[in-house]
Amino acid sequence: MTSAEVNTPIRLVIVDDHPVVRDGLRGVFTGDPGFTVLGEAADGTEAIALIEHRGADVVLMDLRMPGMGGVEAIARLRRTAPGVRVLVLTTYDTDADVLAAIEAGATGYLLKDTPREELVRAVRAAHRGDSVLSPSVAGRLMGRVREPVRDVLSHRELEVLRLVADGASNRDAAARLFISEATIKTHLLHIYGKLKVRDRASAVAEGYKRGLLS
Amino acid sequence: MTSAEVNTPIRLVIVDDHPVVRDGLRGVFTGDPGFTVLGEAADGTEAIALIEHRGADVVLMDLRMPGMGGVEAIARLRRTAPGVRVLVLTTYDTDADVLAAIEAGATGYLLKDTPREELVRAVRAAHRGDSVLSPSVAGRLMGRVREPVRDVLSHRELEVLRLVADGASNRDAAARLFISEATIKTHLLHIYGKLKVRDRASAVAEGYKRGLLS
DNA sequence: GCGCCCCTCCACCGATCGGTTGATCAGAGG
DNA sequence: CCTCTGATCAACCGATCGGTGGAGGGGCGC
Repeated sequence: MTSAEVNTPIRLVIVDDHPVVRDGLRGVFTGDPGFTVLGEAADGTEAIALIEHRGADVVLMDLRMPGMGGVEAIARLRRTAPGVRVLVLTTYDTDADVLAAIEAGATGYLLKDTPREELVRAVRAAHRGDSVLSPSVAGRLMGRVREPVRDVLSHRELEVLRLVADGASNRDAAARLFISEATIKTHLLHIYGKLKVRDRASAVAEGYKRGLLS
Repeated sequence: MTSAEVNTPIRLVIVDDHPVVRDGLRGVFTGDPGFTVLGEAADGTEAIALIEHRGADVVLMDLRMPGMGGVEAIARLRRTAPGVRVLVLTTYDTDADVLAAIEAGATGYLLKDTPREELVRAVRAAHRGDSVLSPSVAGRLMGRVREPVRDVLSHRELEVLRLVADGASNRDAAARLFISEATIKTHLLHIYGKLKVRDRASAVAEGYKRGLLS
C-alpha cells in the first residue's frame, strides 16, 4: 500500500434498508484510516440524492429495498455520476439479480456472508476499477458464458410464464395477451426447452429457482 | 428502568452467518451498559455449543444459515437450556419460517429492517418473557388464527407438491411414492383446495410464495 | 364409541396440455 | 442482401389432467 492511498481515503456511501447492516458496515470502515464513510441511505432514492449531492468513490449497495431498488439506482448513477464505483452487497445470488445488477453497471457483486477483510479488499479493488465477484457469483457468470444466451427467456416468454404461474390456462393467457392460443403453446414449448423441463408446473418451479418469478 | 436492571446486564448471544450483521448487532448492544454480549456464532451448531457452555439470557437468532438452521437450534435449546429466550431476527417473513420458528419455541420474531431502538426494547421485553413480533409477522399470525388449520398442507400433500414441482406427472409421482395414481390425484385436488388454485402450475407458484417449496 | 382427518383406491368424463410440423412477418446485424 | 431471432398462427394427435362421486381403513381426541 502506498502513502498516497493513506493520504486520500476512499469516500464510501452505504446503502441498505436494514439499520443493523448499515451499522455493521460503518463499523468495518470507520476504524480504518483508508476510508471515510460519507453517509448512509435506506433505499435507492435516498442513495441517489446523497451521492449526487455529496459525491462518492465507492457505493456499497443492497439490491432489494423498499421503493427504488438497487438495480434502478445503479442504472441512474451510471448516467449522472459515472465515476462512482458501485459494489453490490446482497444476500441473494439468483441469476436474475446478478445479471440485472451487472448489466446496470455494477463494478462488483458480493454476498453478505463475505468476511470483513475480504470486504475491505474488495472496496479497495473496486476503487481501482477492478471487478470483484463472490465465488458463487463468479461461477454463475462463467456458466452464463459457457451456456450462451440460448436459455434466457425472452420478454414475451416471461410474460407467459408469469400468467401460467398465476393459474392461467393456455386459453386464459391467450386472452390476456390478445394473441392466439397456438402462440401461447409455442412460447411454452420454447420455455420448456430453455428451462429444460417438460411441463408448466416444473417450469414455474424452475422460474422461482432462477429468480425469474417472485 | 430500575437500578436492578443496570446492575445485572442482560447476557446476549448473537447468531448470524453474516459477519457484517454480527458486527452491527454487537455495536448496537456493546455501547449499552444494560447488555453484555457473551459471544457470537455463525450457525446453529456453533450457537448451541456456545450457549450450553457459557449460558445466555437472550439469543438473537437468524433462521437461514448453512449447516444447522435456526429452527433446529431453537428446538434443541428448548430442551437443553429452557431458560434461554430466543429472539428470531431474520429477513424472511414467509408463513413456513414464522410458524416453524414459533412452534419450535421462539420468544419473538423480528425482521431485520427493525430500527435499533426497537431492537433494544425487544430484547428487554424478551428477557422479561414477553412475546415480541414485527407488525407484518403479527399480521401473519392473526391471519392464521382467523383462517384455521384448514389450508395447511399435510406431510403427504407436501411430498406430492414437491414431486410435481420437480416435473413429475401423476403417474411418476405415484411410482415414486409407491401408491396409486388415483391417490395422487386426490392429494392434488386437496392441495388445490387448500392453496385456492386450480392447477398444478399455480399450486407450485403458491407453494413458493408461502415458503413451502424452495 | 363417535367424529374427524389423513391416506389410500376405483371409474368415468370432458377439458386441457404436450409435441410435432410447418408457416408468415418484422427487426437486428453481419 | 441475407441470416437469425422473436413473435405470431394453424391443424392434428395422443397423453395427461381436473372434476365428480364414491369407498374403506387407521389414528387421534373427546
